[in-house]
Parts: sequence; structure tokens; C-alpha cells
Amino acid sequence: MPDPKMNFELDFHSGLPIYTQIVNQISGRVANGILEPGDQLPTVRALALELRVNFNTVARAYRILDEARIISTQQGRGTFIMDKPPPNVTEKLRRESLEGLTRRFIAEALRLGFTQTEVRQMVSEQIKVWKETTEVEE
Amino acid sequence: MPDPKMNFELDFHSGLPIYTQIVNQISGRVANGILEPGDQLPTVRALALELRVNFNTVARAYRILDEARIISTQQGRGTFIMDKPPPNVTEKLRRESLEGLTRRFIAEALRLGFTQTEVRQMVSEQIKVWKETTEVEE
DNA sequence: CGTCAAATTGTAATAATTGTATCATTGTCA
DNA sequence: TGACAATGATACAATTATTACAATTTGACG
Repeated sequence: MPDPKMNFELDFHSGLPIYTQIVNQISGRVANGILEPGDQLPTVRALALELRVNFNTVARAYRILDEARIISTQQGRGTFIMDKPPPNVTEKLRRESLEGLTRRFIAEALRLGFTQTEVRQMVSEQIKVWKETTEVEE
Repeated sequence: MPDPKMNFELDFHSGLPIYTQIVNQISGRVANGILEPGDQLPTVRALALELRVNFNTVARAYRILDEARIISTQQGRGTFIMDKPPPNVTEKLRRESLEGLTRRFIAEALRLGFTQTEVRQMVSEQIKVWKETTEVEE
């Protein structure tokens, strides 16, 4: 039985690429709350079968959604809706959120026996790496 | 009760295979002395249950660690930490462990929409706070 | 103490499921 | 026609599922 949350309507004559239509429909369902964090999406092959398209096309859509951090694709496990990024919340809450995340990271690193210097250096290094691999940012 | 030495954090979104993450986290704890020679690791089935993965995946990680002489798996008995690897190896393992931990933190923070600058500043701030509350360090 | 059965632990093999990577084909449009 | 995007075909890697098995420990029982 096809997933009721997934009854897509593809328009093969719209000129819009199929993978784009899949991306739009999934992200739309996420935005509407029909798909919620943790929900598992159909496998690339199952959805491809349902939509009568090649599974590579579905995989391409999933990859785009994965890069957009909307879903999480996990080889051998499946694909799942990611947690929503924090809604537009007050600057105070935003800061507290980051503070908690950072405190847990620091505490864990120090608990594991790393020095403050090591942690600082690694953070700088990894931020630099991230910047290089993601082009423009901030 | 989960083993306090074993509170792993798997990142199913990192692209790194699960078994690799398990290998890195265990070898990192060994390199840092959190896990000491003779310590018993959770059984493959127990750790698999805790991490919500198949026990074959844990067994694969244990097998790799066993071949690297970091742990000793003994059928019917369990798995135990072997002697600490030589310093040049532990240094490598230590670094890789911290790198993984840091990458997960940075990825999560940036995913939540924080900028690199915000992350950098918060890390500096929290390290300073930690230093003040724990007196001597390093 | 000695013995045996059950439980526990790691090992192994195999198949199925899932996403990934790469290249080939098709089709559209300038 | 030629270039490029979209799609298809194929092979591959990671994980899961299932099952069976061997070594060891544990505990009951005499």
C-alpha cells in the first residue's frame, strides 16, 4: 500500500524536471507539517516504483533535500525528515541554544581528556575546513 | 544502565559509516586513557541496542579494533581493552577522535543556522568560563 | 567438589534492503 | 548539429535481518 503521506502528483508535461517536482512536494509537506522530524520517507526504489520513474531520479531529489538539510539519507537505513532548524526566535533564545550546544561540546571534549588548547585549535581548524568546502558563507 | 564510559554519539548524517564512528570513538577513549587495559566493553548486542543499530555493525567495529590490537575479543567471554598502543599511534587516535567530536559539533551548530563567527565566539567564551570555574588547567 | 544444562558471548554466513557512484542514453533547444 | 540537462542502467557499499554455531560462564544439583 502506498504511503498516504506520499501520494504525489507528478506532471510529466509541466516542463519542470521530475526531481524538482519531488523536491518541491516533499519540502512542501515538511513545511505544512504533514511530514514531521523523524518520519521515514519511502525508499528511493519504492517511491520510484510508485511514481513510475527511475530510482536515480528519486535519489537525485533526495540528495538535493539532503544537502538542504531537510532530510537525512542514510545508506543501508533509509531517509528521514530532519529536525527543523530553530524557528525565528528571539536573539536571547538563539544565543542560549548555541551556548548549551557549545557547553556540551566543551564538557565532552574536556571529559575525554583533551586540553583547552587542543579544543580551541581543532575548532579553528574545522571551521576553516568547513568554510573551504562550502564556498560562500555568512 | 548504560556504561558511562560508553555514551557514544553517532551521527547518521555525517556520511561516515557507523562502524567507522564506533571504531574512532573507542580508539579515542583508549588513547585518552578513559578506557584502560583490561576494561570490558559492552557486548556487541548490548552496544547495538544502545546505539539502535544491528549487532553485526558493532561486531564489524570490534573486529577492526581487534585486528588493530586495540581490543581483544574473546568468544564466550567478551571484549576487553588491550595494552595502550605506542605514543605515536595514540597521538593519531587522539587527534582523530577530537576531530570527529568537533566536526559533529560544528556541523550541528551550522545546521541550526548559526554563523561561523557566532560559533567561534561562543567556543572562546565557554572555554574561558570553564577555565575560570576549574582553576588550573593544562 | 564434579557435572551438566542453560545462558551469555563472539563468529560466521547469507540474503535482502537501502543509498551511492559512475557512466550511458535520451531529449530539448539554441 | 552540438551542448547540456534529465533520465536510465549498472555496479557497488553500508546496513539490516536471520540463523546457526562455538567457546565460555553461570548456576543448579547430586
